[in-house]
Amino acid sequence: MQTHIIQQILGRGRWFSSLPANLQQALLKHGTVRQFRTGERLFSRGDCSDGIYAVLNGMVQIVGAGKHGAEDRHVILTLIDSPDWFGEICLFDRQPRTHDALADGPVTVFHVRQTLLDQLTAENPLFWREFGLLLTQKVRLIFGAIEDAALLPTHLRLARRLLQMAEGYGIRSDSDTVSARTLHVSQEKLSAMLAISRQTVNQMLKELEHEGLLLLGRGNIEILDLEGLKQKAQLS
Amino acid sequence: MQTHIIQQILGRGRWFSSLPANLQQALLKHGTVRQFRTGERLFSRGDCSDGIYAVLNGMVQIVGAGKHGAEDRHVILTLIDSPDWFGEICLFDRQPRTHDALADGPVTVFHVRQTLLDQLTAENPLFWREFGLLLTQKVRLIFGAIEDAALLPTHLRLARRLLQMAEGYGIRSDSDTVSARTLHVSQEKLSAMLAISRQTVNQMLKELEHEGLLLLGRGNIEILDLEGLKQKAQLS
DNA sequence: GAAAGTCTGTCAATTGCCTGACATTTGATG
DNA sequence: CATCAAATGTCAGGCAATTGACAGACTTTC
Repeated sequence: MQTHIIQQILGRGRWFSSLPANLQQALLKHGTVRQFRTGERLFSRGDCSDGIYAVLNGMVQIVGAGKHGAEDRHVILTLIDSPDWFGEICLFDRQPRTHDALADGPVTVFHVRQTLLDQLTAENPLFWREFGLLLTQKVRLIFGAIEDAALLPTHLRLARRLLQMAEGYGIRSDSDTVSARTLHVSQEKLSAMLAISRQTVNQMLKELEHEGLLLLGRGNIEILDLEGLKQKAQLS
Repeated sequence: MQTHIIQQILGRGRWFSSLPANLQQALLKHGTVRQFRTGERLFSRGDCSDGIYAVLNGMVQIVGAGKHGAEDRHVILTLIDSPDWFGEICLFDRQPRTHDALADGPVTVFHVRQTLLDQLTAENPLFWREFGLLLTQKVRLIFGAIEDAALLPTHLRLARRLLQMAEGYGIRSDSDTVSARTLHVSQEKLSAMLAISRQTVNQMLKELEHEGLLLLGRGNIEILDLEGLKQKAQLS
């Protein structure tokens, strides 16, 4: 993949596009494009950090597996969509990965190795702040999700999540505010993301479909009435 | 309060104690001690950042209020205990505060103003990384809490939370691993922290008490059998 | 084109937790 | 000491969401 294409994709992200030019260039220059097939693992919980990633195409699941003896249950913390970055926690503290990252379908990512990042921050410590911004962006999202989970009824959480996904979790730069019309996500995955059962998700989606807000497909959800959905997600 | 006392308290924290000496000194020199009475507000959601805080004595609640029209419901995201720091998100991105911070009882905090922090990081950009470490420490805790909330039954979440509180959320330095024997927290607050009802909390605590693991008091919980509680929190 | 796998759509049965209500205990305050 | 406020302890009724089970629709593979 050519560099200017990569630059274009990454440039749609709020974080990357507001980086100083020299850091942008350095990342572009030293990162590598990598491909993964469906279900393949980019890294696992407990691995040491091998750098940070950005999604160029496809989606990556950040998964927290159950660690209490018997599992098979898991939470999908987020689906990372293009052009978002991930894997930056370990950059700071050099502790092991907190989660598994799996390819959700065929994925191409942009990978910047730890050693290069070390070099960069050593040369210009101000870059630490930039990576910190990546962290805070995510932390703010997470806090929002926690609150929602704690004090909203599930049907509202579902509506909100759909909206967030349509709008790319607010990670895109202002110049790129087009909402995705159809979300490529199965009901099963939605249930794992919201930590509720598939049946419940299905029931609530059906309800929204009957109200004419959505059109349900197989493995995808089309948003027919974005404004109506926003209304729904607000209160009541 | 004398500086060496403050230094001693803060030094019990993992983050502060592993800072480079010059940053430690700078923080100590330019921070101010402030007192708050029960229920007083250190800052509110939406405020602009006025710097970071450390708890010297007492506890501070970080509260996320309900924002969906009618509220009165709220989640206590954490109780910050001595010698932990908080309020560092806005340091990086200069966005408004994400949460309210309330004094949970009489509190004395150590406050370092934003302007000083700006100065410090301008003089030595490597400090950005140190503040980043404060962030990652918290992010890792949060991720753990999210997973727990998503895939553990409530009685396990309660047990784990008690343990975490006893062990200071892992934020204390290795040299200070003494677990608190009694936790000063009401059942009401516990319920707000776990986002479950007070009645349920009470019922589960009673159960743990009958098993001889806890001794319930008024506004406090004494841990009688730490190992037994750990066992409980593991699986089953 | 048959077979296997995946996802959706719907049941019924069960339960974990909440709401609301009220009594009791403890601590603080005038 | 008397009163009030705050926190704990308990109960019953109700509901939202889970579990489990199964059928139908669409896709992929051999």
